[in-house]
Amino acid sequence: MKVFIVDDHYMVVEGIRSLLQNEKNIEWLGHAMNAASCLAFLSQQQPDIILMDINLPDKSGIDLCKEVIEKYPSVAVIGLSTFNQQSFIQKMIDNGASGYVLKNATQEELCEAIDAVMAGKQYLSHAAAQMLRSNDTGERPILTRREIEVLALIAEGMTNNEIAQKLFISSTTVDTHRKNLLSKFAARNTATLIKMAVQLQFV
Amino acid sequence: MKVFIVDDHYMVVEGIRSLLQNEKNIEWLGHAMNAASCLAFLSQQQPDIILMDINLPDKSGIDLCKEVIEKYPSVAVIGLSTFNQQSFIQKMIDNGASGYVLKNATQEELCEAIDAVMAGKQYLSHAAAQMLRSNDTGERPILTRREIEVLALIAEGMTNNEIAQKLFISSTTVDTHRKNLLSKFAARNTATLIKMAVQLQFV
DNA sequence: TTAGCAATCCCTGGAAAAGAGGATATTTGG
DNA sequence: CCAAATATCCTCTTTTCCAGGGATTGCTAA
Repeated sequence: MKVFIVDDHYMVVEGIRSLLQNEKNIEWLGHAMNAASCLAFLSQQQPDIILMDINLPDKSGIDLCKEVIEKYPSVAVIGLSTFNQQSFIQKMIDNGASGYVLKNATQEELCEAIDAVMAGKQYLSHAAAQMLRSNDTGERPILTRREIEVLALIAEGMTNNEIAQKLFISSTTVDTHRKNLLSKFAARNTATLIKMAVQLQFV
Repeated sequence: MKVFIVDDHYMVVEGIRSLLQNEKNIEWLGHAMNAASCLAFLSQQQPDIILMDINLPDKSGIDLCKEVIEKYPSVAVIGLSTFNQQSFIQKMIDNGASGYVLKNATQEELCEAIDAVMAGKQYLSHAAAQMLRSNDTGERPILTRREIEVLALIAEGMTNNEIAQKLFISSTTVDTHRKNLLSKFAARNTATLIKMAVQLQFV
């Protein structure tokens, strides 16, 4: 089985390499530190499995996953991430990933995941699976591009009018985005909105 | 040099072990997955250097760092994290850490950090150092007890009137505290205030 | 002991945001 | 293609916030 990894954290790459190097039936094809070089690699050769971090410098792993699977349907993607944030896991699976492993997985878990995926099954880390079952909180609301933009400017301390000028839209539009943000975050006002946004790393 | 690592991500532990195993003058003492087992280990033997993640399941690495250095002053701590959030880095350094390395550091960087720290110097990852320099206003304003109380309630989304009722003070007093907070944080409005408060871990 | 700060209280007026409606293009996905 | 999502724009009322002031008490550190 040819395995390739996309992660911008050198230590994680080394960690996985070290975990997999003893496995006889696994061939290590190398790694990429970002989405661009991953795609460049894939145009040359295709692994059986890509272990893919969700956070990449140039593109989210969620988007990259989709792109890769569209172009190379024979490649299976296993999502990798530090946190088990339910919305990410769900989006990754929605975009065609065959599995999801948290970075605190053990060697056994990782090998199990690879075996399962190669056998055509779907694999979810124990914690990840639990997350998906308990559809409870911890969810990041799904924001549109514009909303993220507006949110960032609100956090910068700009008023609706200032944001409107900056984005070349009407201040009432900004206000609408603001209301939608409040509603998506279930926040009463700007204070809670920004608190949650920072905590969920939108800002 | 005896090196120990505290990180709940197996892959990171393996990665660092793999990066350091070729270094002749480094003795690998093992690892802990949480703060509790780290402290248990330290009661038995003390490494020269602890590589410590800032996100641990039972306690933040920032707090653990402080505790470890108080109890075992001979031990040097190097902070480890995925993101370069200046507030975390600053807190880690404030709590006595000798260095800070991002998880996308190369083998060279890591060894450089260990060498520097053993030589009694402070080491900051390039990106981390840049963060601290750029954000020279990274200092936490000094708040009074009451201000911290009010700040927390503002972050909860409460209005001046609600806070006044909760704290049994007049709403105009709350407003004064609020104004002092804005001034201490040099924030234009609630949005920036709360953003900074969360980033600087007041909330 | 005196200066400084924390915490409390008070006022006014204007700016901004929240809340509640509704409306219309333009993408985008199935 | 059509429905849904997204982005845009509008009015009106109420509430909250922001920016100026000024003032009293009590504690503490120089």
